[in-house]
Amino acid sequence: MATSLEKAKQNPDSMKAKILDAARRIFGEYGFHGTTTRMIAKAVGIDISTLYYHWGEKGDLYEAVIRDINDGMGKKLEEVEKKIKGRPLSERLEIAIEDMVDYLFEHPEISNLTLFRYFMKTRHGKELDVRVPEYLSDIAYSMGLAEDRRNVSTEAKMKVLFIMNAIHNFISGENFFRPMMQHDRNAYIQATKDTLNFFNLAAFT
Amino acid sequence: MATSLEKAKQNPDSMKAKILDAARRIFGEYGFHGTTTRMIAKAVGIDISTLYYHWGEKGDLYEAVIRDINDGMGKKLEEVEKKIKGRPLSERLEIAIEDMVDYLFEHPEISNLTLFRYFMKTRHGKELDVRVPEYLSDIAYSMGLAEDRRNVSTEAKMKVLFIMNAIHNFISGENFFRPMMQHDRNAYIQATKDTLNFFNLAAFT
DNA sequence: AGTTGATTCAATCAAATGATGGAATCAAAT
DNA sequence: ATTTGATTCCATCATTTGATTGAATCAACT
Repeated sequence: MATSLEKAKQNPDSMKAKILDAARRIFGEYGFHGTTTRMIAKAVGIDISTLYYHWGEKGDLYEAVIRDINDGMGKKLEEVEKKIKGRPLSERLEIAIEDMVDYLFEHPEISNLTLFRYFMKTRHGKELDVRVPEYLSDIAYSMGLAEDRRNVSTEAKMKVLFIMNAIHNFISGENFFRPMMQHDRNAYIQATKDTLNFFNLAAFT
Repeated sequence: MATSLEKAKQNPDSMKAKILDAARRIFGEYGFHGTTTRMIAKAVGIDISTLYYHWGEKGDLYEAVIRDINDGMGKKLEEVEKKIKGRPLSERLEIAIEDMVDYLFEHPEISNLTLFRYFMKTRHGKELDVRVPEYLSDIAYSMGLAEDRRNVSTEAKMKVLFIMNAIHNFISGENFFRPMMQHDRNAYIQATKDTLNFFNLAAFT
């Protein structure tokens, strides 16, 4: 059974997919309450009623966006996990950082919305369970912090959270932090990787 | 010359101060656009017109809140810096984490609003310059990452940002992360300190 | 008690916002 | 060409939200 979201992703040129893309970007920039349906519709170049026709109420569209970025993260993590399998730890860490940081800098709304959801209450709060705990355990296992995927210690989970959030921070905070560092975009991305590697290598090897 | 904010803080029982306190808490929970002036007024138990009488428009109140939490952080950082002066590095780090984490868990709206400002655009965006760069340099110096307060390398600033944001992450994300860890509040706070110490000690000593 | 200035609230506005109904348009199938 | 179903837009609602006005209340001082 194809969900509404899956159907939209099948054809990226479909109106439904275009709206979802704009919604990702704008919800990512302004958050749930900072975004109006009119802002999204205007970005796509359509009337708001068209938006409502395809996605229903604002909360449902937001929910679809969250699911979408979660799916994307899940796939990316799987991909990275396959790529680093079997290599020595320090190499695994460095490659994982390289790939994840690049991916997230290309899709900053992922970091924005992820952090936004961690930190902020929303007034008409739907809960919308996500798979964070599973991801955490998978990553912990992949980093050699646990013998068993299904039995990861709290310490290990905290360490993974620490690293994952640190990555998101640098991506989401780019507009704020980069001017402070007087870096151009590429230098800032490199500095992000360097900093992450510095802490990671010191802590885990 | 006493600013409007300073005047409010002089008497914590004043209406102006009570409004500011509620505004801190609620802006911290829901963000700028997620908060309505009515929510704040209701929390204080007053009419919105009274709120407007004391603080003017919503954006001005928000600005006062930001200044307030910044002042608080500045004072706390100074206090911690004095306390750790002269001690060996590993001790300095551990004490600083202990004190800052406790302080921020007592005032979670600081972490919430700090991260919110880093990561989110606001529609009617006033910029409102804050002293982040100065704080960064001071902390870097205090952590032994720079010889000179006024000449701190980009690498050092990135490392400090990394740590500071990591602290904020655990405080702001408590409601999200703590259930995943199945910790009570105190255990979660301790786990936060342990995790921070783990990375800090590995990286800097 | 009366005057004065500061504070508070009820009532109200205008604009923004989420949402919908129905007419118009488009595209594919017949 | 007509029919049919899907899509899009215009016009419009009802509510929420930021903000103000003016009358009432309070407190301090004479």
